[in-house]
Amino acid sequence: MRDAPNLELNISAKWLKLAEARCAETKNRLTPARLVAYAEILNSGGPISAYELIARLEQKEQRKIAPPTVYRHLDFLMRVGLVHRLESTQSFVACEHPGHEHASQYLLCTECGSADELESGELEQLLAQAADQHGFQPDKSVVEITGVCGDCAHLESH
Amino acid sequence: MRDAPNLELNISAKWLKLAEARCAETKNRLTPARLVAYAEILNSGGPISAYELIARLEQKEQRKIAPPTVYRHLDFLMRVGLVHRLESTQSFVACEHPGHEHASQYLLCTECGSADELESGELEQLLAQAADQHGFQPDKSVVEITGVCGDCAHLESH
DNA sequence: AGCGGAACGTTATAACATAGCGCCTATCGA
DNA sequence: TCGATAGGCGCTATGTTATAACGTTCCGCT
Repeated sequence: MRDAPNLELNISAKWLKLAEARCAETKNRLTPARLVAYAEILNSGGPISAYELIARLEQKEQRKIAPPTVYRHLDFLMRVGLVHRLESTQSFVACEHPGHEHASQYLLCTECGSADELESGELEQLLAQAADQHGFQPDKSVVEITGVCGDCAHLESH
Repeated sequence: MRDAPNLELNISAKWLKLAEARCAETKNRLTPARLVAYAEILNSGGPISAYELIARLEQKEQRKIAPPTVYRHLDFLMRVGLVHRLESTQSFVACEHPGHEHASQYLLCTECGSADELESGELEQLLAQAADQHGFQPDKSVVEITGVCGDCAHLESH
């Protein structure tokens, strides 16, 4: 990876430091390709499908990128907790609250496609409790509420 | 649909009556094809992928069935509340508690593939509340906890 | 320098899902 | 009873999402 063009790596210091911290914590290498993928997800400004991400990266880097490459980067970013997968829409979104493990909790608007991340400890606790009551050992929890966000509801009613 | 072979329609009276009731309530027609699909999902004994379902139906009816046909049946069964889609695993499962609208809440075991449906009003309420606090109008909620079920955890520890 | 494991690239293919069209049939009002 | 019509169904084709499998390169370590 003897590339020059980190020139255009458009990522704020805040997220960059967070990414570095998460990778250090989890003993994972933050390679240029992984960082570029993460930056692109951040810059997409919302959920993005794997193939959209491929298209953007190809555009940016002016070369072909095969699906497995990007899926590996996505798997990595999810592993270290920088990205969540939205199961309801088969898409990926940058975690807004990295730095600690937590269930994925989202409000997904069907109108504008926005994904608002919740951070309810109460909800998380209730999930853990429910699992425990059934003798279930939870690994990963997903909460996705699909509907219409406040902004869109407002627009619709003129 | 001038078919004879309802002969082998393997569905218990309980579920059949439920299906009829749900369709009547929602003014939808419970056609033979839809009922056969529902029966097959019930008989599969757990979550089943759309293409597995196609294979089973083809086997059963000894004819080709194209994906759109089965997806339409699945959409119908979800619409009337007899089947849920498991987003985390892209599969479909018969609802264990039909008869009333409710969020889809599941414990998904990665070992045995079982899908245990929860029925927590508390959880449902918390979801509604969270949405409301954000001015969000929920349409459909999904809760999926992935992990290892009690039985499998037991087996693993000998 | 040489080893071993992680990361990466590539080809091919699997798995999941829908668009769009035409036909058939149950249902309902005239 | 007849005709209109809307829903259900089958089919072809294609779009979308994801992974298998293999070889090469990079990097840290001894």
